[in-house]
Amino acid sequence: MKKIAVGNKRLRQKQVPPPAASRRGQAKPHTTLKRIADQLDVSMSTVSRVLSGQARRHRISTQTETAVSNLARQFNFVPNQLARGLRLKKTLTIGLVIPDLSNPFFAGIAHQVALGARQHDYSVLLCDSHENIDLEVQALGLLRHRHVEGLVLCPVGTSAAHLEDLVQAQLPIVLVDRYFPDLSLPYVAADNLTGAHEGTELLIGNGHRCIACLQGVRGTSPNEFRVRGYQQALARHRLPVDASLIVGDSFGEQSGYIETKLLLRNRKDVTAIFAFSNLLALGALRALAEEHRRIPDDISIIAFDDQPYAAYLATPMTTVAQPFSEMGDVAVKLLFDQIQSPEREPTGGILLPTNLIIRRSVKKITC
Amino acid sequence: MKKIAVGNKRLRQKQVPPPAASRRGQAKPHTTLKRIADQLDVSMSTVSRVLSGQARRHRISTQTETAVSNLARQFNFVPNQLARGLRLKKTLTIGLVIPDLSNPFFAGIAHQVALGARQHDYSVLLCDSHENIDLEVQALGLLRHRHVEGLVLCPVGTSAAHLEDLVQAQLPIVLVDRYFPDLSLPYVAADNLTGAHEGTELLIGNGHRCIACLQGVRGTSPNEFRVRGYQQALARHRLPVDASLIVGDSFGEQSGYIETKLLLRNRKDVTAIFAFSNLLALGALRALAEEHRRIPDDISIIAFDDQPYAAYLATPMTTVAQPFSEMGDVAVKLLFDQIQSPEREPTGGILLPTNLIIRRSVKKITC
DNA sequence: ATGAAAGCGCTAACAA
DNA sequence: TTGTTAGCGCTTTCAT
Repeated sequence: MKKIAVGNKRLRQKQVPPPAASRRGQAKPHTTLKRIADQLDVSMSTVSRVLSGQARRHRISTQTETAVSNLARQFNFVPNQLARGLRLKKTLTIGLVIPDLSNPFFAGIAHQVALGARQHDYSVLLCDSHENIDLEVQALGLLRHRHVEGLVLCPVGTSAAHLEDLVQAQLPIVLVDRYFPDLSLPYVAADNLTGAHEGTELLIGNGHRCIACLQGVRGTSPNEFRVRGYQQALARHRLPVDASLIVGDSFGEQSGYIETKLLLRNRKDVTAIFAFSNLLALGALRALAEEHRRIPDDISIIAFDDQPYAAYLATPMTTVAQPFSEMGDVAVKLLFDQIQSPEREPTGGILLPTNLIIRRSVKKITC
Repeated sequence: MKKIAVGNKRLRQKQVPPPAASRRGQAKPHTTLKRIADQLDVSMSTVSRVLSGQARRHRISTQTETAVSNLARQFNFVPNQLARGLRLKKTLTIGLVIPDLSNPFFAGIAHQVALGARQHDYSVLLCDSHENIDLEVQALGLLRHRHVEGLVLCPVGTSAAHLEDLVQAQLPIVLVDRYFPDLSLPYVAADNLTGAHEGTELLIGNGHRCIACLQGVRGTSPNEFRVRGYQQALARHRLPVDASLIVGDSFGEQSGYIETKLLLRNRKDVTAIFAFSNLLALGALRALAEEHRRIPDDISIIAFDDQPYAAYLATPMTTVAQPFSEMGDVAVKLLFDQIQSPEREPTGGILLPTNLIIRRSVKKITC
């Protein structure tokens, strides 16, 4: 086959002393462009060009090219993304801020976002705000420092004041699950209004007239829309809306437990409970079990968030499923739309339909 | 109060033209050290020193100091961590590689790692390997490029070959859940051997003699130790070990479903099932429901991983709980031990005890 | 008490 | 076909 001149002096490797600091305990320094360049006696530009696939465009000789890429492989060379990012002003990184990764709903979203980002060759900086606004603010600052190119955020607060800066800086943002209806920030969320409406109607259709709500964090958009959907359904059927039937202020299990206990004691007329999260439902289950109430004979229950176990509970639970995977997917899409065409006005917001899954936790009763 | 001379010419702000590129659609460029320095007519060094809290040490005048920090605040200055990282060779970032964030067990670990890292003022680069070795390898490469200072990893493969490079490069690593017993890589995992042993003994103590195992991915350490624990318990009671009773090759729900279906058809003598993950158990539940087998009357079941819902299942499930929060905590600790004192030999590995939670899915039978 | 300058590793004009 | 150079934003000697 074609023989390649090998005697070329310029490509014979020079003896370059290895970097000194290789004593025990010292981290081995990364190979750099320069080291490769020196060893091969070519310029850094050449190496850079070859290694970033621009050999063709710059008509670099095959000889040089192979020599460079061989040595790079041999050295196990990895370009320093910090230097690269600094120079190019691109970090290929997005930030993901989640209130509680141990909540399967958010974990599902995070899972999808991580996968999507990867497909765009982006990395994900993860921050768990622990449902705490201060930690969220801190996380946002941190992500700015690190020059993320975009942000997927499930905000914990009821105000968007702390997002001002980021918007001003024109950082692409997508809100997930929770959003601010009066702001023009792009978001993706479940259609909580309709979901809650349908759930409530199911209850009403089964003869329930006195329905309690285990609500989540007040002021957050999912909660407010769910409350509204519930109220609208009642109103539509000319049923009275009793504000004292809407209880709680957290999406957590504890809240579900306590509020249910209280309800059981104070409102003997309640025939059904609508739990606004899977954790809330679990808490209700605990309280119900303690008080020896059977589902659905003594009391009916329906919950937001479908989870794999819902079908196998003592009483398979009727749920309003949220498409969390799709929410993650859409979030990624909306974000990269912005990143890739910053000049275009970002989409307003997207609402995904919920899905009412009927199981056996709702009983038909006669008024 | 104390009046501060304000007429000092040097600190009167100069009129510096704002950076040009502020047209619509252009990302506003970040404020830099230099901009602040120019405006105040001081040197970058001074600004740098003030902003990194070294004003005292360099005896910078209070006047300059306040002027600088005021302007910095006013400009909403954030130091560029890329530049900083490049200069200091510190990224303050760790990598987290998880096989499947939508699995609550891993999500719990991730949650804890994120929190722990934050406490050390480190950020977390998240990669979801999707239980896929190629994606894991890719993730590892990516994290190296980005110069993470450490790695928390739940490896998906059965070999550690792809970790060689990282170890060689002296990158601090901690393995979680899955590890390689014959390698000296630090790890934290549940004591799967004992956990499985105890679970099996419970079954045996209740008179079960023909116990099937729904196992996870073969070759992974959790699975192998669980199998071994199961076998040891049988042996200890002089019960025969029937290899055909150990079925499956994935920790997922599907596998639990299919293998249980098969078991039900082919091994009528099975009186108990030991599921090696919560997902596997869910799959088994589905199969059992389809085949109209009641738990524990027709068949007993016990599962690895305790989850909040376990107590509220149709039959509250007896489980071997893994301390996933602690696993995350310990992982963080082991990692930062290494990061902070690279010269010290890293700890070998840490096994955390499991916890047998007895509910009602195991029935006492008479042999 | 403050500044000048070098340099971290990389890329991209501009030269040749 | 390849090299020279400037510079991304920051920190840190070494001067003064």
